[in-house]
Amino acid sequence: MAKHQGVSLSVIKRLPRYYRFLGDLLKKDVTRISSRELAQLMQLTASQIRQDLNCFGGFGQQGYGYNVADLRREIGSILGLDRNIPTILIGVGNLGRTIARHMDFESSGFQLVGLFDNNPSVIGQSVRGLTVSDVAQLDEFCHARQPKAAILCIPREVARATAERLISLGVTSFWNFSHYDLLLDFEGLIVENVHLGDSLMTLSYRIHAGEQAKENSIQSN
Amino acid sequence: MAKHQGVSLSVIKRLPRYYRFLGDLLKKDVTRISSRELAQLMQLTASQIRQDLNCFGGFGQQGYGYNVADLRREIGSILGLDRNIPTILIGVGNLGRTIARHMDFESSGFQLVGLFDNNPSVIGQSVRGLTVSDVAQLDEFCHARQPKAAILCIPREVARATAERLISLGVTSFWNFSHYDLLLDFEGLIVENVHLGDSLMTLSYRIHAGEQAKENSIQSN
DNA sequence: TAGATTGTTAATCGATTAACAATC
DNA sequence: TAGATTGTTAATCGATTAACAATC
Repeated sequence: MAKHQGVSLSVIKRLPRYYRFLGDLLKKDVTRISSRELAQLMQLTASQIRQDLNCFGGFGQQGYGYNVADLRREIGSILGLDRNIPTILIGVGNLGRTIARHMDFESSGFQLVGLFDNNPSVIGQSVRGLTVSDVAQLDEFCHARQPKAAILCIPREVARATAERLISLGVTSFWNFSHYDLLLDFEGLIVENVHLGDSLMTLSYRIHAGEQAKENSIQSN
Repeated sequence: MAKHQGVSLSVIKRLPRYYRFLGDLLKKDVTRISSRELAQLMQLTASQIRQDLNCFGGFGQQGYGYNVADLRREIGSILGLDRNIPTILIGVGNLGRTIARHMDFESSGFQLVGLFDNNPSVIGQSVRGLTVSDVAQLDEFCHARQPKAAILCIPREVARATAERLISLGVTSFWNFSHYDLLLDFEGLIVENVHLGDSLMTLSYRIHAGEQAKENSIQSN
């Protein structure tokens, strides 16, 4: 415990993937696995897996490998999935509604406690058992319920102002879908930007590059 | 041109972000920008920006900087945004419908040409001007329209089999939302996995780690 | 010309991989 | 004990940063 301090972001970004693969193994009733086997499965090196896991502690056993269930539980605990961070979602349009319905917040360490929008035709609707409130009620709600995290599914134009308002209401973490890079300098502020558009453009590049490589290889014959 | 061969993935992943920031500058009628100014804006180093851009060619001018409009156009062209890769989407549930409606395919190098589902209550619906077809018609459709890319918004259990079927029908690129890591070894296959759940878990970790760091710093006082 | 800023090379830093002693 | 596989250190690789000559 407490070994995980200053672990590099690249390692952290791999943890959920380990967690998923271990979950799959568990479903297949695999009880133990070696770093070599897991590496083959995940297309990583065994060294990297052992290195990654040892950032947090010695979860394996020499000569045996790793116990799948134990390792998964440990990683889940490191990720903090066993908590219920009170979380609100702002912007219940297409995307916001889908995120609210689709994500498994409970098993990811979050609890969705409020939905907000400024569109009168959306306010009052029920999504995932929550009634959409007017953003005008945000101050009141935050004082009462103290949400720590907010999911932003709002237009880019209002992202910054909304984030600043939420920060002033005690929200410290953002899951940001707003096509705008929240680069705010607040002590302790945590932002995960999700840029689906960037991902799509990267795919475009790679298709493009792949075709060029093919052309080049044909030319070089 | 054709300078971009074997450019590292980390550089490529930054290109869409450059593209977005340059778009913002353009809207503000900024015509020129130096690497130093852009670095400050994007929270990068000027060195990195110059290094990144020089993977593809000398877009700047000594003593002047970069022309915003020109640079943006160049990056768009490198990303291949000026194309129309025929693309289909499989799985028009909550997520699939939102992706179909929400993404700006046209300005990302793609053209959405077909939607497919196996749910009778969804088949026949119209989304983004396209009628949802039965997945049973996939073979026929692919032979006729030759889609090159597919967006997978299907349950993880059927992801692999569906991908293999699509590959056999000539689809070579996947934008995969299915919570399953497509790790297939086909020559020229390109996959972008989007794991929203991983992103959420990473946020959970960072909140957790941030709190621990705070506790530690209090202890150390 | 002088000032500014790029393109590019060299230095540094960090992350991945390899190797192996420790140990189950 | 012998075999297997970890935890951990050392070597390698790649990416970022710094520096500066080239040049607008």
